[in-house]
Amino acid sequence: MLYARIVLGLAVEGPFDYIVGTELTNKIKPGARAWVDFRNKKRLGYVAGLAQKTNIKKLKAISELLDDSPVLDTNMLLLTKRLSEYYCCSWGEAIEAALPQALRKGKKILQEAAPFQDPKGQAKDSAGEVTLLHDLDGRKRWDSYINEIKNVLADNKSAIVILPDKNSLKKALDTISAKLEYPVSILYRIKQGELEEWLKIKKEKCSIVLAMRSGIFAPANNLGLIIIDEEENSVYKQEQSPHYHVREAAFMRSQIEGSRLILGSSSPSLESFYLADKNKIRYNLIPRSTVFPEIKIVDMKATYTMRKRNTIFQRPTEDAILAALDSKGKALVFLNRKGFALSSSCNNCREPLKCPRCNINLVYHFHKNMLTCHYCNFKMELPKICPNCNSGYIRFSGIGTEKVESELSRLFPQGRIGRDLIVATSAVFKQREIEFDLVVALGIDNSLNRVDFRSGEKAFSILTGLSRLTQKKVIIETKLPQHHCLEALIKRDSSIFYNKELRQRKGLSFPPYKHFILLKLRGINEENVSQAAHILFKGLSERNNKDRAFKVISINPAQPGKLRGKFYWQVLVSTNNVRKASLVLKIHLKTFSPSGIIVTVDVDPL
DNA sequence: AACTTACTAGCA
DNA sequence: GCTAGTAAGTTC
Repeated sequence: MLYARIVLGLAVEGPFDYIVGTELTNKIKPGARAWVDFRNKKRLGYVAGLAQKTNIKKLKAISELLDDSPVLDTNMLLLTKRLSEYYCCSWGEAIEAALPQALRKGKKILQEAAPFQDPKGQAKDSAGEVTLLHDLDGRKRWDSYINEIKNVLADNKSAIVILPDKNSLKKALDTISAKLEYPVSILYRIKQGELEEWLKIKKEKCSIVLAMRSGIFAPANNLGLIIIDEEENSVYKQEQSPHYHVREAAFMRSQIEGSRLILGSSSPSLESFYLADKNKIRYNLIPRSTVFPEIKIVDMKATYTMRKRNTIFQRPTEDAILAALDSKGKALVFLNRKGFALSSSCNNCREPLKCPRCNINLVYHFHKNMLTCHYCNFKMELPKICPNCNSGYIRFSGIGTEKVESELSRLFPQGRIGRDLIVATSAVFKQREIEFDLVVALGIDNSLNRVDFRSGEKAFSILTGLSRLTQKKVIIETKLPQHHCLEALIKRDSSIFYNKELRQRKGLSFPPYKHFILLKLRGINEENVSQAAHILFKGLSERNNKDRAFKVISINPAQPGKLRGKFYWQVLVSTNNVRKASLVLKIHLKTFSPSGIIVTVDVDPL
């Protein structure tokens, strides 16, 4: 008698054993889909394995086998299993994250041609090798990508190239089609779950797949290469469960398939830089080929008193814009999006108020008149005078974005705004062919002072991006001129930033030195959610004394605390063994199910 | 997750 | 003794 071990796309572990009817015994294979009766409901299951024995007494038979040829090969089954262990979800949930929507809904595949059968490919020396390609030039990495793809095609192997958004996808398609004379079909998926494309990829012996996040699961055969472009981009983290990061999934897949992995970026994540620094992955630096602009810091601490309180531009900035326009040049005024939380800093010494434990800016809560740390829940009353210099009082900052344009048209009424004088947010990095004579960075302190430990990383990424838009001059207005972001920029050495940032992270036991896992609780009743979070916090702390799988860091109302009628609380833990921590959390959460409360687990939250 | 069963509070 | 509402347990 043959039994199929079936997993389901539900938050239940499984697998569940089903009888394989005699008519199916020769057809059924691991990785195939099947309709099963589960709890008297018809559900789509995935064959995780087959067995001759079972310990289960009351068994049901498989209702219908959907695939003669499995939708998931052995490698994909292994990948989804590992993902479920890392990201604390069921195997079935991980499988559903990896399949196109049509297949998850039970759509049958019409068998046209015989599916491609895996030959035994010989492993290369570079198999499984991971490289961080740090592209200071900003566009040179594409030459390298093309070369790597050519090499892989010469070996009759496939490549997957992951891009962050539709625009980069289209651009990449143009670049690759123009440079590759190989008669190879370039396949890409713009819409997630395009079954046609998916089937085409699965049938080809070798293909180039251009895709967004979910494309990391593309059924490419003989996978020789994975490229993740803009690897630091936060869109690579899935917002819904399972909260996987494409970089992590790519690490797993390249290891399983023995393919090369290239992480390309002009401002790499601290996570990747750390791995390169530790020699865990290779590091390739592409130097800048264009002239590095002059970086001018306008220290608002020094010049502040010279201008009126609400002036947007400092005198030197205004002069520089005027000079650029006078010489028929183009200027860009950059202003990153307004911060969500108000940052507070001293009127005299300009020092922002920070959490003594987390080195993160404190957020001011109006109704309680308290300053709170978003990470450790540290609280303090708003001090009357600044604790740093003991003389100034604390004021809140937040520059009105809409004011900038009106201020510019007041200062420069020659009607050149939108033509020679452009105001932009970080969207400007998408049209990088623009060359400016002057780039002005306003409100970079907002980025620097964001209420999250990655604020420096994001600010540095913005600043290096801006420095690439001109070969002449960048002006940065700041109250924090000695920040390592700016030091690295002035000295034209990004390693200064990375090394100092890493040292800070190490001191605080933050990522990449530790992994964070965020447990989010939500429910209708505020009191119940808060209470449940506290019970979870206590339970995990006690468990932590026993298995030492993780360290319970904090319990906080989430940001925002209320969303679409539901209240949110969160418990943060840290670990250096995610798989172990996830396993312990899975076990703990089974015994923790207060009614009306939904708990979600986010491993490596952003 | 979705559903069944066990148990408890509230009521006549 | 009954039912509504919720907590606990199970799914193959």
